[in-house]
Amino acid sequence: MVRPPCCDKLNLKRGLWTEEEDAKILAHVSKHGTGNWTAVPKKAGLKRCGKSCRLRWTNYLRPDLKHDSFTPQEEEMIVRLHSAIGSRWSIIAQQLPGRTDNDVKNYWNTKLRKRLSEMGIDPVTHKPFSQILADYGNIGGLRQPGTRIGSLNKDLKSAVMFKSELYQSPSQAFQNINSQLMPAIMATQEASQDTLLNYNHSGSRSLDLLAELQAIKLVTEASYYTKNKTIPPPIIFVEDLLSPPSSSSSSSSSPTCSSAAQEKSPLDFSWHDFLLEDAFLPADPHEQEIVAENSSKELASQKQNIIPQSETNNEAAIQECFKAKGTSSASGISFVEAMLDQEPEMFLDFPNLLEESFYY
DNA sequence: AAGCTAGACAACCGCGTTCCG
DNA sequence: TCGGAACGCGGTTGTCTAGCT
Repeated sequence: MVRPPCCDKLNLKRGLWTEEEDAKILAHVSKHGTGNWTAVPKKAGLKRCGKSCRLRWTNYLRPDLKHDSFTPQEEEMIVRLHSAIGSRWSIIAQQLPGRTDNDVKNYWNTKLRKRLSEMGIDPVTHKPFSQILADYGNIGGLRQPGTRIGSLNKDLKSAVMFKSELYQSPSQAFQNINSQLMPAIMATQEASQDTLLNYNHSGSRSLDLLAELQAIKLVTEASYYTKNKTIPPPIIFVEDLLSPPSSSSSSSSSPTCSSAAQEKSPLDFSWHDFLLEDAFLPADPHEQEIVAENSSKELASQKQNIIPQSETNNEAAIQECFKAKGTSSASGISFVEAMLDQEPEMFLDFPNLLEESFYY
């Protein structure tokens, strides 16, 4: 393995930085700005490689960085984004002002991942462990016929509206990002995960992958705007090729919530609101068989974009739950802790799965 | 008080991508 | 167009510290 030239040089200091070294970096950056990091050590009088200097600046010395602990809102955002796009730490960090990708990554690895595991939720898939084991048992069989395509279209519509709004009023568009973009990302993540097991449904599979790419593009655009305060270069959307969004679409882009979700009080959320839809598979194997037998009929329903009310409520409930986080944080309870409080309910909801699956 | 352990976080490493001559 | 340098990212390792025995 060829190491970077800077690392081959002898007499380069490694390890923790001293206050004196920090001062040299700060003095250099204040005078010359950032950029050309390979020249920084020589100009600043440091025996470090440029890469190390850049890391020290971006992860610690930058004046816009926060050094206090993560807020519940930030926890929520990390969990949501990780659920949607995985370990894309730089993208996640760009949604959290004052946080670096290293901060987010460390916080995830040391706290959030562990807490989710303690809740019985797989931090990788964001599904309950019991459900994952149950899914393994169901591989080869038909799963609950997805109603996600219709849901996906609905959420993608929100995402497209966001995009249309972006080019007309960027500030307003990004103010609405939480309420519009995130549900779309979560829906696409659901779809992409579903794709793994619904591989034979080739038609929906291609749509799922496109949808996921669209979501990632939107996140990237959001990151670009946050960083540069300008509209990113145009991105060609699939929807552009099919039917360009009309100017009137932006006026109807306000988030919509079902009445069921709106009826919830801010703290009245359930731990399973944060699970992916598969958690609502019938626990009874016999019921699953019935569901499988009806799959072809329901697949036909998907083409007509018929969205069951239960799912609509679920999506709205998830949005509402995330809004509720602000209230829970005001009381000093992190949302993870709040969900931990509901652990008994979780065990009550999945008694069979929890008891049986872990004996495999 | 000394040793051990786990948690937190800073820093490094390797690799892919982008930039530039 | 190509190749090397620079940059950025995600995974991993190292170091410090607090708590426990």
